[in-house]
Amino acid sequence: MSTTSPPASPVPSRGRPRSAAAGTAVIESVLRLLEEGVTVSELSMERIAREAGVGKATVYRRWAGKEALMLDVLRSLDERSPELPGTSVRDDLVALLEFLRRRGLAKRSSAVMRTVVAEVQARPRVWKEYHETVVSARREAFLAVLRRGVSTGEIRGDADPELLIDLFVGPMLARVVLHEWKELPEGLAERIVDTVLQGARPQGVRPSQGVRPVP
Amino acid sequence: MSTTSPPASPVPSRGRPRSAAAGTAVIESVLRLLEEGVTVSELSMERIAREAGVGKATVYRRWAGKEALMLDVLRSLDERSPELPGTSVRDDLVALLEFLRRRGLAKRSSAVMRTVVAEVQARPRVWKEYHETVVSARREAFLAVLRRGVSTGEIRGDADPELLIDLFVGPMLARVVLHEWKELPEGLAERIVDTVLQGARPQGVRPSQGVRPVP
DNA sequence: TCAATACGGAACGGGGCCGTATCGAAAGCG
DNA sequence: CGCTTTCGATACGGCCCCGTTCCGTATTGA
Repeated sequence: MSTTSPPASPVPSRGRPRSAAAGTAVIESVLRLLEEGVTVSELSMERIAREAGVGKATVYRRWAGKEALMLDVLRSLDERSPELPGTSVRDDLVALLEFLRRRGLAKRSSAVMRTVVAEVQARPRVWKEYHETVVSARREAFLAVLRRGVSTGEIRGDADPELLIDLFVGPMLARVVLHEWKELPEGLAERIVDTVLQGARPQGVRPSQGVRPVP
Repeated sequence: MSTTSPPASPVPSRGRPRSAAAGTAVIESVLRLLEEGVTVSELSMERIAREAGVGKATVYRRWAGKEALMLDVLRSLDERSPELPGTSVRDDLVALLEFLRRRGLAKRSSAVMRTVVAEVQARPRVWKEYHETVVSARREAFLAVLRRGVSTGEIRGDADPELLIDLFVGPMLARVVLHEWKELPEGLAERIVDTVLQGARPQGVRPSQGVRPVP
């Protein structure tokens, strides 16, 4: 997560400069509250200011309203993709998923995801920001690895890359979203990657009924 | 979805009986509002009653508060698992996923899932109800099919069944949660099942590097 | 017929939040 | 040093919601 966030308002050069600490405290408070399970709708500007130890006017001086503030909160979550070992497609996939696992373990990011997800229908701009900040970059990283895998022969060329991404990401998502109390155990990344690569069917077996090739 | 919901309050046998229509209208309104993207926190009892065309007292006569009402709303979502063809494990899995796909397409259920997911941290009882009403039964159905598959040799015996379930369910979940605008296209169920069964690796190929067997 | 309970509607006092304004103090610049 | 702007704090009018209570009316069992 980047430590600073854009002031998002014009800053005159005259007079007392704005306190960076105040702005940070606000964003940090929002994240902490979300982490504690507070819904975005339950987050009032008053409460945010109160918890941040900041005057309400200070908040409104930087952000036009709650939506603008939330946008900056999401932008503050920007995190780079991990470095890939490059030894094999399998190892790169494991690295990507392991990164995701550690993020998913962080209550902060899973809480933010949960609350943002709920706002999808009502606040398209918030959702768009989250998608561009968090989701898209991750997908691109996976896609690049998969494309390389196809060209090196490590990945089937006739499989839908989008579907494969969802196959890799889906299990951790399912556990965070549907079984939040469960942890994402160490070694889960490897198990997902190896299972997807290898398939659920016994090796070398061609079952007689009901099986069609992937188109 | 079951059409009726428990009154959740003692009903005296004397006097005018409670109108079933009123109670239904309330639950129906909550579902419709959730469908429109309203967060649970944004749902006020007043608004619910107003939209249901019902006196506020009528709502409070049946439910002690919003949480109790939400619990009954979730209970109203109870839906049976589909009948399984039984021709093969593959076809049974496709049937389960196809059922899920149709549900996911229904804005109602995905909207409810989204909003409920956001309440996880703050309202454990609501989450528990949703999990028992929706999630657990689905998991059991998958588990039964997978166990049968292991015994018939259609599914690897050394794979973690819980992980396999998440592999089957995860992709649709990912699309509904992370890419809500995308539809769940026809044929997705088959593609997921076949890809998971077959694996992402080219058939018959034993890559030289980085691949370890699933433990 | 009558007592009991339901209905939709309206009102109650209490509380929180919104977005703005104003305060005295603080912190920069020239 | 003044001038400007921000700081945290407090207060404002207006709005919505909570949970309860009271209407006048409707619908049941005794």
